Amino acid sequence: MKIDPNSSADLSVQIADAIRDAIVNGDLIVDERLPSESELAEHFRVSRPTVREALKRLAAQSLIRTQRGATGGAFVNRLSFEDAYSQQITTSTLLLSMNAVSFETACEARYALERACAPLSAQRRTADHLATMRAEIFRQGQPGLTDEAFCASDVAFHRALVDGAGNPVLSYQLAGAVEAMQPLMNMITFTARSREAIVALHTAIADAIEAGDGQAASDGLTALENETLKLARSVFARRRRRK
Amino acid sequence: MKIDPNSSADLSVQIADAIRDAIVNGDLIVDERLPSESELAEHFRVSRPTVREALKRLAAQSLIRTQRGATGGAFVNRLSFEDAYSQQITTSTLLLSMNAVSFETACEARYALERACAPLSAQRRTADHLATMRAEIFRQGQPGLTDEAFCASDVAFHRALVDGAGNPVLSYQLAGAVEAMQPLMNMITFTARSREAIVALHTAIADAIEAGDGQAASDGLTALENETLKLARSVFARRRRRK
DNA sequence: GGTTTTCAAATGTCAGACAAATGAAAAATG
DNA sequence: CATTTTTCATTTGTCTGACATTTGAAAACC
Repeated sequence: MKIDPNSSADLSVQIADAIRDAIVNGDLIVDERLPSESELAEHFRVSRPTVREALKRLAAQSLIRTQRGATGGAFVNRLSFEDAYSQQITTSTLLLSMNAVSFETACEARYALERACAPLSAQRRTADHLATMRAEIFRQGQPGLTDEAFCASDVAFHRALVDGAGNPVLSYQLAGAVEAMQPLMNMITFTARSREAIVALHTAIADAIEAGDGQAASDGLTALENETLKLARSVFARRRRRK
Repeated sequence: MKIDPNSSADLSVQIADAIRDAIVNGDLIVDERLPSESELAEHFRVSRPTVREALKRLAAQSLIRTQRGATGGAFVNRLSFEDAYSQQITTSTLLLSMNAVSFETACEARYALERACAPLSAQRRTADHLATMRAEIFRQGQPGLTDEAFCASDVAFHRALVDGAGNPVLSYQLAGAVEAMQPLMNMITFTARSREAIVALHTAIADAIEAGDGQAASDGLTALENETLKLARSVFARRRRRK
């Protein structure tokens, strides 16, 4: 683990990179304790605050965790799917909100990815996944539900669909795509009529999943994509007219 | 932007969260300059090193960038697809290497996601994407290519396929899935015969994309997935026997 | 033996200082 | 007047040294 004294990059960046490389390359293994801040400072010939800035950078990426006290220190963190989910969601959300990605583009990506899960989910979903989907569909039919709650239930429904595939890597990838869409979806007002249409499509998808028919589930998702797009366009058009 | 003095969480974490929330909620907009470190320290009633640790956390997530000098400071960063790609790749790579995800699981996720892109790519790919795919196929046929170079070319081929869909959100999502697999793929030794089979499948996929036949491209990817799995299993089996 | 106390080690935080970069204003120059 | 050079204030980057807080383990005690 070394740094280049001639580099123009900030020392804390160099140190963070050096430690990150060590972790990625397996020189530092999970749960291994890093040297103390003072020792690292001595090793890299920098001050403790500089080392600390480097460690904070790594902590922000969930690469290490720190513990105070006598036997404390910085430890290589096992990156959990949980941690990865939330990072993925934050990044995706910002990406969508900052880069003026059109609703169409985001929507297309989301449903394309979900269609990838559908056949696997139809094949492998447990009774539990199916029950969640049914429960969310029921909730979506309740009158008096706010638009936000409707959207949240929508996310839960799709999450169950994706998790049904039983592939944690897929679930992780999809978490970002589905959840990041929520702020965009929240901009849509759902009328009673449009909710009815969506609930019907959700039911069709759940039926297909229950029957183990992946193709039908994919088709249902395509229909849902078209319905969502239609809905979004009309909402945006109405909003433009009012301006 | 406030912090809770009663919270037990580290101050630098609280401050980072407060600023992150301000960015996500749009209270701080892209390219806006944050107050100087001294001003932030005064605002939050903490010392400058503590503020700096918070800023480094945000910088690690590409949420801000800093500039030295008279008109310098910390600025809200527009999260580029580029930045998001590399974060996504780092996270995915670590996730796969640290959580003992089976080759099968990772492979399944990757090809499922790619199949989601295939129909779009068949419809929209430019001549440029197609040319890249053909060029990589040619390279893969060259004798004397190292296994690493073969894998790198493989990644480039699939990247072009995905980019052909013309959806940056999809490309971003797939970047992680495809590139994170590379270390796993590098563990495989490609014999002349297996390379030949892969090149043939790549050619079939490129032909399908050129013909605008999304279904054929999907089928080609499925065939490639099976071939990859078969190859991996035989390599792993041979390795086990030798132990 | 079990309980309490003490203690050392580590991270978290603070204060103040200097170095280095950098853009803008001021001064010098043609 | 236009242009170049110099100065300078501002801001981040880094260092030093200190104290606070947490925490597990060893030592002392009953």
